[in-house]
Amino acid sequence: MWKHAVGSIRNHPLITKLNASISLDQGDLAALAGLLERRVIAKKAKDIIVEGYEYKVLHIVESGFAIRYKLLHSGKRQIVSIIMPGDIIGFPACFYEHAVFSVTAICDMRLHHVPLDDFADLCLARANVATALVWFSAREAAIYAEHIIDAGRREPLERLAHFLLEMLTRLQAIGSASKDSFSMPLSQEGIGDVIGLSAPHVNRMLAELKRDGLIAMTGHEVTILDRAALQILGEFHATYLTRMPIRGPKL
Amino acid sequence: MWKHAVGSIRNHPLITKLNASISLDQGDLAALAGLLERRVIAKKAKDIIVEGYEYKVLHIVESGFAIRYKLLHSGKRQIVSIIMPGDIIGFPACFYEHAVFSVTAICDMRLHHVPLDDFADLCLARANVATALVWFSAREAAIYAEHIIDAGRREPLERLAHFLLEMLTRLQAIGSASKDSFSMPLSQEGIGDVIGLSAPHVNRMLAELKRDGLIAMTGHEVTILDRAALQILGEFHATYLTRMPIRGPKL
DNA sequence: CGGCGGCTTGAGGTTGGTCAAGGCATGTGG
DNA sequence: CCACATGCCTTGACCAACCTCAAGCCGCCG
Repeated sequence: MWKHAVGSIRNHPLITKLNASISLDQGDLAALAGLLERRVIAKKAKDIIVEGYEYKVLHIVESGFAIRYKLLHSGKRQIVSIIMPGDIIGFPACFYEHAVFSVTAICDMRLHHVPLDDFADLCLARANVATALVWFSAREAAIYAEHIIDAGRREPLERLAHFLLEMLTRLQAIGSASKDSFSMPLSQEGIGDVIGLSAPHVNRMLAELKRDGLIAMTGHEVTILDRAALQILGEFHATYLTRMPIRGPKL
Repeated sequence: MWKHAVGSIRNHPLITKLNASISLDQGDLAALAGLLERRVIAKKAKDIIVEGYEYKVLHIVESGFAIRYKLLHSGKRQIVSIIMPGDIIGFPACFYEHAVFSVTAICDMRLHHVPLDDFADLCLARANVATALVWFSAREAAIYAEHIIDAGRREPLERLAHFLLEMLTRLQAIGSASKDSFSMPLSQEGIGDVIGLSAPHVNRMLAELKRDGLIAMTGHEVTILDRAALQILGEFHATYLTRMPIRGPKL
């Protein structure tokens, strides 16, 4: 645990995200820097939040990935979102008496430990930040909504196409993917738990995309060979992943 | 279009919701009253938002229901959420250059017309309100996430059980349902588009719940006969629908 | 009274889950 | 440096679930 250089905060993925909606002033940045002082490490496979327990602390992701999921009595698992740098772990889990989802790191992560009360105080003191967070969570909701469509009404092949493009786009946005390829952080079983398919069927669908020349894979490295065709197949529009400014310059 | 009596604002479903997270002060209420001045009507089946168009105005629901959905090229429809009094139409649609979902009224509605810029200004001026909205949207996200689980991993019968309990609970929260029954605002086809089933299969699953004595239906009126059994079947925990205070009283 | 939207039921076919076995790479300990 | 274990990917066979299509029915509203 150590302090940030004050300047370095500007490069933090959370700040980048918030800044895309609204331009934060010096006071906002200073307040955020205060929040981000306590850094902690989470090793791969570490449970950060376990469903049913109470948490009063958020973890803001600086680097690494995690999954937010729920285990059902049947033994099935549904992954609800893939948490990336700049995302807030404990949102919404911490806002309830008992966490409604679990969160597990899927690789080594660097996190910031933020007591919920400090977070609430910051929101109440800094309307700019609170407003940026409203926009931030609207986008979060849009991503969730798109997943409902995936799971509910798209065909397996379409789901997979959509999922791959979403991963590519989100990873590119945080500078973790090249123009047409990225490293898939999930196993095929994990992919199945995101899009609601069995692992063997994920395998079959991946094979089909490869066979048709839409993608290529070597190990966990996914390359999009025919983005246009994938977009049509998965009805993917990057719109819902873009960030909107809260308002134009006031007159 | 006419002005609210200033006192009546306290009973507005949006204010009730926000107040559950944080206690709004006089200034907050006055500012919100300003937002809610322009009232408009939407008739049943009216499209309020059409995917792909640009909107710079929110509609806050005073009464009535609407659905937020997307039409796929295959002709299938996925309903992403059921919008109830106190909800904000255009959230997240308006936050993008082009709306990512459509919204249609499913009964006559009373709405408040709120330009997006006014909404943004209010957030920026009133940290209390902005913070309450952050909590509000966290809950929204949790509802979406629960729908992902429904569509992705629950069995059809379980989905239906979960859906019925969610409707009952949400309707009770706004005073539109009795202890164990409510009026279903959707047709069976509509239910199918929420939980990702075909209309005939919804019918069969409903029949099964009736046959097993878990529910009863007369017309659109649904009565929950065995809540405990339904909760186990659908793994339903009302937690995710409850509202949390932002923080305890500060010392 | 006639039409229409929504509910109900049935038959049949495909999809995708389950189960199971085998292969391959990676890592670990002897 | 090899033997073995482990985790993940791959493939196949089988079967149940759920979708599609279709027809008939009911109740409501014009």
